[in-house]
Parts: sequence; C-alpha cells; structure tokens
Amino acid sequence: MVKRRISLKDIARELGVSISTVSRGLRDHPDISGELIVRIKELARLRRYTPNPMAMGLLKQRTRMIGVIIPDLLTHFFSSVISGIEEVAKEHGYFVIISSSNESYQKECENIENLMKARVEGFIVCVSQETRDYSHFEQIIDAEMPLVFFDRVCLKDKVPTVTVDNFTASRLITHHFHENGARRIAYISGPEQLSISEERKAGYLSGLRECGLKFRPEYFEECDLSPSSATMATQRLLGLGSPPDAIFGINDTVVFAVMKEIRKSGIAIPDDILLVGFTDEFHATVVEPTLTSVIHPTHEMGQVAAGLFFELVENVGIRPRSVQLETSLVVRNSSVKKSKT
Amino acid sequence: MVKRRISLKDIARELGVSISTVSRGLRDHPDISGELIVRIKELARLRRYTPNPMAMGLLKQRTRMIGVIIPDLLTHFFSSVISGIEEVAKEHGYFVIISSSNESYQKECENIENLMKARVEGFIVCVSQETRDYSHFEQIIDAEMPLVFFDRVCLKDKVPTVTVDNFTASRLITHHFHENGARRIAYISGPEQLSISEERKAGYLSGLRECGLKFRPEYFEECDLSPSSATMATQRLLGLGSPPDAIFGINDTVVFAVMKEIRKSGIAIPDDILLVGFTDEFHATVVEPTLTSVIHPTHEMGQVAAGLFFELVENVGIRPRSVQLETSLVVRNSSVKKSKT
DNA sequence: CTGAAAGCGCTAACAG
DNA sequence: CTGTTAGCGCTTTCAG
Repeated sequence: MVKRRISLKDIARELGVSISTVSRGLRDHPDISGELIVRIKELARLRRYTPNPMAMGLLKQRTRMIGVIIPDLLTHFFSSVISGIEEVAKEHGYFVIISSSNESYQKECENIENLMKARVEGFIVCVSQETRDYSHFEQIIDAEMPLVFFDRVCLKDKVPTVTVDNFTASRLITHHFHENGARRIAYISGPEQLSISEERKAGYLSGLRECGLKFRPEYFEECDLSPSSATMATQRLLGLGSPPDAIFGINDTVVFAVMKEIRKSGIAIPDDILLVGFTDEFHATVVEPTLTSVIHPTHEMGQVAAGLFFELVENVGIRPRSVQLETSLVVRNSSVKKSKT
Repeated sequence: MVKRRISLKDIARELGVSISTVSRGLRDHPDISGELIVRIKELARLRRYTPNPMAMGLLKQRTRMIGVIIPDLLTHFFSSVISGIEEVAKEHGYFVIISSSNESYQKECENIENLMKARVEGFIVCVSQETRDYSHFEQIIDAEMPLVFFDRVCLKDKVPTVTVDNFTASRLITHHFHENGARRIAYISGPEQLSISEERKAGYLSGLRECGLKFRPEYFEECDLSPSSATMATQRLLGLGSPPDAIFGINDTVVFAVMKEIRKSGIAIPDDILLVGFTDEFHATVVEPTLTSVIHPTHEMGQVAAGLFFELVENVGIRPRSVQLETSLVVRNSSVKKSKT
C-alpha cells in the first residue's frame, strides 16, 4: 500500500559508497571528507530522506512516544493541558498519544496496557474518578518507565506530580462568599478518593472556620462529576429546610448543571444564591449570569508535567519532585449581588 | 532507563528451543507440536511477552498509527469525532496520534511533515480554515498513503470524505426562521474557502428563495470563526438601518459570541431576534435562552471516517467513496418567540 | 517437526 | 578517510 520510503541503502547505492559512510556523513562525522558530506546531504535532501523511526526505535530502544491518559477529551481543561504537554514534547522530538479513560477505572487499565504494548516510553496521567486501586500505576513504576501525574494524583511518594493549590483556592472561595454576605455556604464535591476532592474540602472547612461559620454536613454534597448527579445534589440542597445561600462545585461542568437546576426552581442567581465554579471552562463567560470561577494555569500545567516527564527520562532514579501551581479567582456576576455592585 | 522487555529470544533460551520455533508456536503454526505450543504460550504469558511493534513495523513496514489532524482540540465537535475514530482504530489494532493545526495552514503542513517522519500509515484530516493550497495533501496522496477528510473537505475527486448535509441543514434553519415569523434572516459564515461555508451558504440561499425572501447581501457576513470576529460581524448586522430579526452562524462558538453581543445591546432573544447555532456544542443547553442548533452525528462521523480509512488501507487503489450524514435541528428557546409557545 | 539464516533500516565497534 | 560486521526483535524461506 504505502510506497517504501527512501533509505540509507538507496542513497549509498546511488552514490556508490557504503551505508555507514552515508550514515556518518549525514551526522557530520569527522571521519568523512567534507566534500563527500556535502554530496551525501545534497542527495539526501533531494530524495527527501528521513530516518526510519522504527529502525531507530529498535536500535536505541526508544520510541519517543509519551502516553497521556486523561479522564475525558471533551473538557476544555484537559485539552488545554494537552496542548502544554504537546508543546514541550515536540521540543524534545517526542510524540504524544492521547487516550481517554472516560473516568473509568477499567478503561484506564486497558489504556495503560495498550500503550505499553505500543511501547510508549512513559506516561503522563490524570487519574480517573473511579480509580481506588493503584496497582496498574505501580506496574509502570516497576517497569522503570517514567510516570507523572497532573491535577488528580496518587502515590505521591513515588511519582512526580503537578497540581494546583486546591486548598487555598477553595478557602478563598469560602471567604469570597462570606464577604458577599453568604452564611450558609455549600460545597458540591467529587468522589472522595480524588485528591482534588479532598484538598478542596479541606480548604472549604478551613475557610468556614476562619469566617466563624460552622461546618454543617447537610451543606456538603458529593457527586460523580456528571451533570445528572450534580443536579441531584442540587435538588437535595435546595430541598433543605434552610437551603444554602451560596454553592460552589468541584468543577464548572458540575456548576453548569447546578445553575440549570437552580434556574428551574425560580431562584435567582446571584440575588438569592451565590455560585462559584472551578477550572473556568470557556463557557463560564457565556452563561447568564457569567460564572465566577477559579482559573487554572492549564497550559502551564501541561508544560510542567512534560518537564517533569523529561527530567525522569534524562535522569535515572531522580527522586520525585512535585510542583504546585497557583490559581486565581475570577469574580464575575454569579457571586456578587447586584445590589452590592 | 526503561527495562528491556521480554523478547522471543528470552523465551527461546529459557525453553531451550530456537527463536523461530517460539515465533511459530505463538502463532499456532501447524509445524509445531501441540505440546510445545502449549509450553511456549504458557511461558510467554507468564513472562508477559508482547511482540515489539518496532520490530514488526520494520519488518512489515506498517506502524499501525493513524495521524489525525484537526483545527482545534477544544471544541466538543472535534473531541467527539476523535472518540469515534479511536473506537474503530482500536478495533483494527491501530493507534491514533492527534495533532491540532490551530486553524493554521502552516501548522497543518508542519503536522503532516512530522507525522510522516513518525511514519504514520495515513491521515484523517479536517482542513484548517486558513488552508487554500492543497499541495501538502497531494503529497500524501503521491506517497500512496491513505487519506480521508471529514467535515471540511477538499480534493473531493481524489480523497474519500465524510460530511454532513450542510445544504439541507441550513435550508431547514432558514425555513424554521421563516415559520417563526422572521423575514430579515442573516447568516454569519466562515471563510469562503471552507467547504462547509460554501455549502451552508447555498442552503441559506435556497431556503430564502423557497420562503419567498430575497437575498440581501448586507445580511450575509463572514468571519474567521473566532469569537472576536463573530462579535464584529454581529455589530455590523445590528448596526444596519433595518437589522435582521434572525441570525444563524456557522457554528456554536460563533453564535455564543453573537449571543453575548446581542445581549450587550439590550436586544431580547428570542423576542426581538431569533438565533440558531450549528454543531450543538455541549453548552448550547446551558446558555440562557437555550440555543437551537443543528446536531451533528459527531461520533458516527469519526467512525465512518475511520471506516473509510481502513477501506483505503485494505484495498489498494479503491476509488474515493464519500459519505454524507444527516443532521437534525434541535429546537430550543433561542429561535421560538415566547408569545408563540 | 525444528533450526539456521536472511533481511527490514540503522548505528557503532572494529578493521583496514 | 571508508567499508565490514553485528545486532536491535521479528518473520520467513530454506534446509534438515
């Protein structure tokens, strides 16, 4: 089907020299005469010679491929992280193979297996929300392949990670709510096994304490990050005898569902209830009212993740280094009462 | 860095047989005794042997990699198409390498070059909006590599394509507007060189004619698919002496910007102006009012694209086959006056 | 029934 | 300065 591409042999034959001469010539080996080098390079360019990565891979046992596993492809957050990863990968001459776990533990395992079969050199992963067992990741470590986690992490003592300061971010949200008059602040979290769930909850608790509010368990909800479960969580909150006057959710997708449900109940945002999201999806500025949200440095997160990956590739046995990035709260209309502005 | 993985040689040595025996045993070659086959397979499983794709690639000149080039990673539309491609690719044991052109002609060329160097077997592409010259695609064809276009296409006589029926879709939108009382129907298109721009414009014109409306050039705008240029187009439309009472845009991203701009002008959707999008991004249901839009069978589009790709892989010299999929208009609140409902 | 050898494209050590 | 050879992992003749 595919035309055989030009190889060293072809060039060597045409020039009447040996394959190794061509190989050396192309890489400016000092043993080759300047004049010959020029002739070799000229013909190589003319024939559009490019080295066969399969052959190189076999020889050097390097594929220059990174396996990236993310929970979904549809979220702006992940796409943006990927663009950061790809940028750095390309600088190093690496390719990125993206697989989505669809938030499924089983698919995550399958993806790892498949990518290992394809001989990726290592992995950059954001853990699926279902994942509670980490043996598939330990397998990667046992095979001495580079592994980096971003955003949602685990096995922190063995694996380099890039995260954001979730604790501070949700502390600040709580304060922001309090400053804007809210006293019954609710948080809709994700599955408890996710690192981001836990960290954001801790920040929420700390924020409440600092504001002199006490934690009320009925204002703490968990969902599985799907719009439908976020909707149900919202219904429970709105159905309380004393419903919350402020809600923030673990991400914008969740909060969009919350918003829809609130609107359905005829409650006004921000007048009756304040709303804040997380990760600042593109459409945060399109909805009405525009959504206050925590901006993640997503592109940078990808760059840093890839950076850590290459530290691992280059330095065998480096000890895991973790990077924490800062977020910032963009205040829009959903969290500030119009009367106040 | 990476542990060398188990090879046929390792198994052969351990079993005290030759490499070729193991190779054959693993593939149930009739020449190998049943008993030996069992022993070989058992050890292979035990040692977690998987064939080295580099070696296979070298030998068979097949990499089982497909290069996919899309205009951006951030749009739900493309992510969803990719999921369809990946599904079919996986069934065939292929991997997908995704590259984004960022709507740039130059990046599109670079991506093709890079992926060719990486020896992908072929390409599935959605053309960037900037692309007017097609020689980089012809290069793929000249190399006898499989190439399939989806959504935005070109070189239709040489390359299999998957598209939607853009003509009918925008005809129906025009009719829908007309039925809902609009008489001054505007269309914000994309760059003229894009196949989808042209087809949707043709449907718009045909729809107008069928509704007994005449085409007014001032109601036809072009933008470069960015929110900012969509905003400018909207400003021009709203600034007309007799502004349109209905607008549809080439995609939802454009229409979100239109919506924002209309809202800023204090004009009411749908009461003063009707609005319809294209491609039904996830957030169409989140905005207020919810956006009427044309649903694309995105996942299916990916599956079909990959299907065509494998037809090309399997049948040398097959003549290009094109598939056109149907869309459907989901009517939501942005295009039906409340008084009417 | 099984093994040896060649070759896919390339580099590197070893000879000239 | 240049060529020969071996080997990365695998399949496939060709010999036994």
